[in-house]
Amino acid sequence: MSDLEVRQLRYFVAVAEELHFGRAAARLDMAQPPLSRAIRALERQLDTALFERTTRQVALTPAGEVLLRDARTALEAVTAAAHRAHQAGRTEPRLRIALKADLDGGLLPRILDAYATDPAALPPELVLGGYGEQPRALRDGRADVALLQLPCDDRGLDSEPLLTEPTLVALAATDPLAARSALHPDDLAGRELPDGAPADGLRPARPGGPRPTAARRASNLSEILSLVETGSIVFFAPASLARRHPRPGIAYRPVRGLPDSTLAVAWPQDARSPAVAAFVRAACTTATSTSTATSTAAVPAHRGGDRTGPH
Amino acid sequence: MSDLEVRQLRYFVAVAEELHFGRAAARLDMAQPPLSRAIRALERQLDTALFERTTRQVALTPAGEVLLRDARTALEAVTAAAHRAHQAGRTEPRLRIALKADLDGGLLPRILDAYATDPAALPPELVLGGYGEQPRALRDGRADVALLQLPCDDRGLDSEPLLTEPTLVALAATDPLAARSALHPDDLAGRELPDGAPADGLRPARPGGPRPTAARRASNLSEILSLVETGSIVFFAPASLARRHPRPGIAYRPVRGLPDSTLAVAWPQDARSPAVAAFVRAACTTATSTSTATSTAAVPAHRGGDRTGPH
DNA sequence: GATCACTCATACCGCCAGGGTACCAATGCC
DNA sequence: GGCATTGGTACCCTGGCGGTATGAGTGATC
Repeated sequence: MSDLEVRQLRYFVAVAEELHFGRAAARLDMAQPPLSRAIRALERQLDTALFERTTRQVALTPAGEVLLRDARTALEAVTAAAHRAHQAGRTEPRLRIALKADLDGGLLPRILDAYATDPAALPPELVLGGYGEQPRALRDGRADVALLQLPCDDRGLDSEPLLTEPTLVALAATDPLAARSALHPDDLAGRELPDGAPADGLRPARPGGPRPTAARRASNLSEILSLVETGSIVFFAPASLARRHPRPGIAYRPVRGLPDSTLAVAWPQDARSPAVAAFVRAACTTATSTSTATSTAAVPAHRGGDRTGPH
Repeated sequence: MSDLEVRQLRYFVAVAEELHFGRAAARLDMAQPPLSRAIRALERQLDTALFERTTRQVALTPAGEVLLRDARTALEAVTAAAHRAHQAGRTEPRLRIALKADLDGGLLPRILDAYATDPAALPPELVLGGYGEQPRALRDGRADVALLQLPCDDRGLDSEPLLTEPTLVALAATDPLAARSALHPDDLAGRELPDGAPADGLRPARPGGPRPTAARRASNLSEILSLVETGSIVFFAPASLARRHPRPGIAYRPVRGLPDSTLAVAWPQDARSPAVAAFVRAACTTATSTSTATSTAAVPAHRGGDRTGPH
């Protein structure tokens, strides 16, 4: 069983995600027959069936499920090696900070100020990304450190919580529910959410199958808030965001029973850069010394809590 | 910057480890010129110098150091994908347990007994390996779970300590030091250790440069103990091993100031198999319910301590 | 300081891995 | 039962990659 090649993993992941050789081939920008051959060769090489296929249906075998998971992480590791090496070769090194715009709890400026005073600090560079992209950015080497919401897929990451605050829901001020002072998740059943993917398990089940409302496509916060204002969608947001983006047409209401939203600083477990350590220190001290940090101490460290930071 | 290929990473790691294109090529079983070309192409692709080379000297650049580390983990991730998929495709699945023979603290039989009673248990299969090979076996998918000594390179792993006991040194009974009831690490300065690599930072400095004594090659415990008996080497071992392998010609003595030896059960952070969880449970309950577990409670959990086991 | 040994780089060649095209076969739908 | 869909097979051909031969720079030796 000789070594796998990245190409084989990419091919496999494409087919496993599409469950359709033709579409996967299109996505890979190649013809279907060589893709089929490559997958067959992979199966022979691993001595394992990865797909159950008829001419009408493609499905993953259990071994295929395992490989899909591991292939994804392996591909992330490979691209991480490339990104980090490329980054390390730059003439003026930077600290790349991944975050989702407007979800930094308003802490970022103060964190950056504190960070800048550290002798180990490198000039910061922001890497903006959508919902849940921050962990991936850390894993595949596009970023060195991140501000993100817990919980998240933290395989390979260490994190330190900074700030816990209640989760509010943003409603149109005209919404009947806005008259109430607090809501229950069930009240929101069937409402549309922004397209990004706040796909927390908590998302109210959408009744009657997928019913995609038009024009949910909203990439940035002001677009989302505009859609909220019109009543097209509702939107879950931590309290700090509500505080920083008040709008007359929007009512923010607490939702009883929804878990609090926790902002954390996260970094690759094997990070060694002193700049990352400096940023983590700055983030932690900023968070604890800030008056808005209402209940940080109550939150248990989310792995890596027994460490002081990256080495 | 298109995707890297596994072949490129293997080539790079070989050169980075050998720091010599000719030897690296030999190790890769190929000629030197294509290797040089491949490295140059890699540097162009990453737009980064990876080596400083003259015709007489090859050295890693800082970017090269970064890539070496990340390339190793990426290669481990790729082979892990292959191993785990292959394993998942076997007709009779197994739980592969990595350990170093004789370093299980005598717990293994009882752990296996407890494990066997779990409904989620799969038939166990032992994966024996040398010093420090267990973490790698977990990372590259050769094993599902391991018994190993802490601390170790635990990137990507979770672990739970089982048993902490003092570290003893094994001496020839005729050794002058054997007359003393306790030793200090400095007393052992200059002594040879078994070849494997108990390369803890604690290793007494070998004075006067490398002075390899003949016949230190010893792969298993009885060979090592024989060498100890003759006075050729000394050997650090946890107390349980001493208890289980008494020999007239060997004296075990405590070493003041040497950190205790901790046995732990470890598993890949992203392990999901219920069999792994069952084994971890079995190991933990066996360790705490055992009379030889003198001071387990005193040891803080070594990451993952805030979890009950793999998902 | 000229020679030599060593080692990395360049030039050129040849093979085959892997992708493309054409076609076949099986399956489900009308 | 024909047709559309989709995966598999056969065959060709290109380009990436490895091999051999050779060049060029550098440090050591006498």
